[in-house]
Amino acid sequence: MGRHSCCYKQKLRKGLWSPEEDEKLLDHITKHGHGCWSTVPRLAGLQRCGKSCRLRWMNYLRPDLKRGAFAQDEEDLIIQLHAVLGNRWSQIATRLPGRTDNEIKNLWNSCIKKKLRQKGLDPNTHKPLTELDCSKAAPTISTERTSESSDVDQSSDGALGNLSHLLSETAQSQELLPPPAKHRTKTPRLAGVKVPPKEFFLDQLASGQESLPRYSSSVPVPNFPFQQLRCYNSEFGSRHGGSTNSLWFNQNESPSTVLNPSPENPHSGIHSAQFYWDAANPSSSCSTRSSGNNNMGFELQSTGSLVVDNSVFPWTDLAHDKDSQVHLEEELKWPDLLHGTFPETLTAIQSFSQSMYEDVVKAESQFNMEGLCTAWSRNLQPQQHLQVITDIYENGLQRRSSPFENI
DNA sequence: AATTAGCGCAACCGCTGGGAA
DNA sequence: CTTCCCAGCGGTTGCGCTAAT
Repeated sequence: MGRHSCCYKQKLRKGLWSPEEDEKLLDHITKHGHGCWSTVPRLAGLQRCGKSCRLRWMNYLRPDLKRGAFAQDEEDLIIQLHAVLGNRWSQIATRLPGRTDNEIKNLWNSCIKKKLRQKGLDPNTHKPLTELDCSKAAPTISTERTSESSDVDQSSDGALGNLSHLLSETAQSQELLPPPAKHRTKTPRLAGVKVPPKEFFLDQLASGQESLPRYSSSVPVPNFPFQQLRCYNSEFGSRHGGSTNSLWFNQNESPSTVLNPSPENPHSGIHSAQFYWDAANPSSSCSTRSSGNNNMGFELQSTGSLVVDNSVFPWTDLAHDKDSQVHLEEELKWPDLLHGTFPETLTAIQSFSQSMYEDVVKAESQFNMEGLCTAWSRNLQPQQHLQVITDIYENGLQRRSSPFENI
């Protein structure tokens, strides 16, 4: 593992790329595509390793890159995404079309960090620096932090690191979650908090949420899985408006299955919400389309969070946390959710959530999201954040319990 | 004018996870 | 199951420019 073998080869150029090298690489990829990167330098006539070629292409030569300075709203978005995703630059970059992870990372380290500090915010936790100091001195919530959940690790998971940890304990106290992994060899990501179960999604759809602020991308976004996620709350009222909010998991498919949202909530106020999923690919993700002044009030993020009711509900990294995985006899997929083939136990719910999560991640490349916004982290203090998340989760549990009462 | 410090950016390095053999 | 190859990610380094001294 580790360093690619080609990097050991001699006579490979390093350092800045010359215009001639750029031209060769651009010409080759334009004509033939990159294919296997390790073969690119040879085929393109470059004395570089494939890794270097890939990096040059991804960060500089790609035609869909947006050059130039970052706009203020881009910076705002980066800050808010960082609060949720932490230092996952590549994931942040997928929400900023035309920007590379490297570019965003550099901007963060060179500029945004400084600005946040000037505003009295800790760039790692997004908390006020003074509050951070106070909380370290006298934490108001008792947490049993494991040795690996250091401040550094928490901060690298963004502001939600602490909250997800706390919520994890809350959920575990309700015996809804498996115990934490005894040993974690990896740097923990958004650990502990489980994906809300299917009813949560259905209820959100059916609950007739008022219009949340939305962002409409005015530019085409090539190869962008999540079309322009924006996180604005009411204080960005100018970005409100628009009447069509939609979730597209597979924008290329015509609706193959239409289901009524949440029979438990016929009064939902949703006028024409529809779920779509690819019947030809039963394990594919669900697609959702809603129209009118409603939206589901949640958004799915590949490995980040679920935004619910103006707050962020962190996904756990279930797929990577093998110690906490719950095995289920049969794999549950979106069709199970949509056809009401519900699991029989809460344990099954967890597994369902896991498979749903995995499906969603797999379908990310087909995911086109528009009109779902968050109001995270602008108005609430950390304690309030925790309360919101806890309330959401508890409400979700209460609501979702009803379909299982008859089991 | 020369030197130094600070900054932004491009590229490199080390590592991980997935998939194929 | 193990090994190897590969793509991709995030942290770090180093270069070049500019402003300050």
